[in-house]
Amino acid sequence: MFDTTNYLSGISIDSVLMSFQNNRLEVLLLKWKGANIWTLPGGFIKRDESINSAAKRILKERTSLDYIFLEQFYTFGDPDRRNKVQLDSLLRMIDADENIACWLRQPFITIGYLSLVRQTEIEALPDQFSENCTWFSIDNLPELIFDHEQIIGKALAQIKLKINYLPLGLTLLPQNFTMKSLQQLYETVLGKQFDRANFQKKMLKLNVLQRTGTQQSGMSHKSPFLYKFNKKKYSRLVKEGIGYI
Amino acid sequence: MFDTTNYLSGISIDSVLMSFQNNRLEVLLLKWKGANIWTLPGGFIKRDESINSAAKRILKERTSLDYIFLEQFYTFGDPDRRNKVQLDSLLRMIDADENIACWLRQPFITIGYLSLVRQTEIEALPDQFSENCTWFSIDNLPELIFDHEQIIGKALAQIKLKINYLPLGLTLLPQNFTMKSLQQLYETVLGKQFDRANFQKKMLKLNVLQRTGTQQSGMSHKSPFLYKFNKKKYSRLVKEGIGYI
DNA sequence: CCAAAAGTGTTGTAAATACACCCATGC
DNA sequence: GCATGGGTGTATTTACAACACTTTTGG
Repeated sequence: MFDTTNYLSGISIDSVLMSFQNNRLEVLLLKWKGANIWTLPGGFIKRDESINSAAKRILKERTSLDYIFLEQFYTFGDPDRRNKVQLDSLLRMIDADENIACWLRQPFITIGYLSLVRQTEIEALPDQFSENCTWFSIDNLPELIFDHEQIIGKALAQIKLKINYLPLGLTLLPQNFTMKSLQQLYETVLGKQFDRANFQKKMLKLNVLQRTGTQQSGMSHKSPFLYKFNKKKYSRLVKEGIGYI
Repeated sequence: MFDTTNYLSGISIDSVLMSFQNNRLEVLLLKWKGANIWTLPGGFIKRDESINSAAKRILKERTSLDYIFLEQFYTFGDPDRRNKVQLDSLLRMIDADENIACWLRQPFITIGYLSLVRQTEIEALPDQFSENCTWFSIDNLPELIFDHEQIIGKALAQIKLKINYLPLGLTLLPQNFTMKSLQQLYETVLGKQFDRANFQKKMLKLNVLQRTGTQQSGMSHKSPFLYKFNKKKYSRLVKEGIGYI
């Protein structure tokens, strides 16, 4: 059972797990027990852990992943970010113990974390408050609790802002990928098109990609090369800023 | 007197007030009463206000400034970010009421805010815990409490990261300034030199500067032009990213 | 006249862009 | 053969960096 005294009160963590599937950015959402409303995976901070390790722990509980890209991006602290009527009805749904309910009714600020992941590597599990979890395209989100839609929006803005300092390719694409899919990733994130030939030349010039073979597509055209990242070179590049897109 | 029940517990705000003086970046620090140790201006969040307005209010209490550049940049939540021995000795210095002392001894996370200001427009005031305040060059800081040096470091990193999205010139330089001082600002922040002629050409091409006359320098050389920003054009540019430095 | 620093111009190189061409594949 | 999409080459334009030249000012 959840013992509130082990945790910092008034502070939560919400994580935006972002993936790239079917040429779309998708986020993982949990369906609240008994209600047709969704939430970001989140949790609370133990008294003796840092917020960063709390975020890591929470994510591991949901995804079993140990080493993933995870980064704090913003703290949300509007006093009415959690609609009281909605909160009450949600607490009723889960039949919350009065002690816990009272604890949850305090004002809460939440620290937003961004995680970049591959769906294929994750078997996501619901938590104590939710009954299942699914990936949603970010431009087709269901009804979300509280300010969680705003949190996703801010996460997306952060990705665009830090795009030259994020290992998008390494975290979001499969190990082996085509140049086209890399291009589509950047086109989707930035919402603009690139010239195919020039994109390829830029990427190869960065000197972080290596060919691993060709994709047997069965399509009526030349089969494209597959690439993978040279991880060392790529992380060094990302640290200094790709500065190329 | 400070009534702890009005405030969220376990959460504070610390602001890095950054200015540009004598070709150096300087931050405002407050000297703790009776101790030779300094802190960032900070405060706590009232139960009914957002963290952003709390940051604004706290800054106004210190500087009397109403409209200034203020932006959240990171939340610090290491459980041992506040050294207990140091905290106790600091509480003794200010003769803290036992109620307040107890409240302050809880684990605290702090939300870091960055503010870009002109020293000339500010008459900074110490708060209830401090006896005076001064500007310090960021590469010559005094002893700081807790993790405040780390907070300043992160603020600086944030400035470098977002440099194309921050109105550095408008917030840090006097209304009328020379091209040289604008260049020195960017050189100081980024820690690298630019070619004088090329810098001037780039800046003028951005189409956000207008000449307002010349500086009567009394120096034995040509007197430089003075410039000011076209604020509308400049804010539009900053929003999209200057992308030019 | 000279030194110092500001303003402007020139030139060579590098990068970004647009687009053309060829290649492999399945029908 | 042809449509489709992948890979590569080229020409043009644009940007960048280095540096030279000119101007103003005080001594």
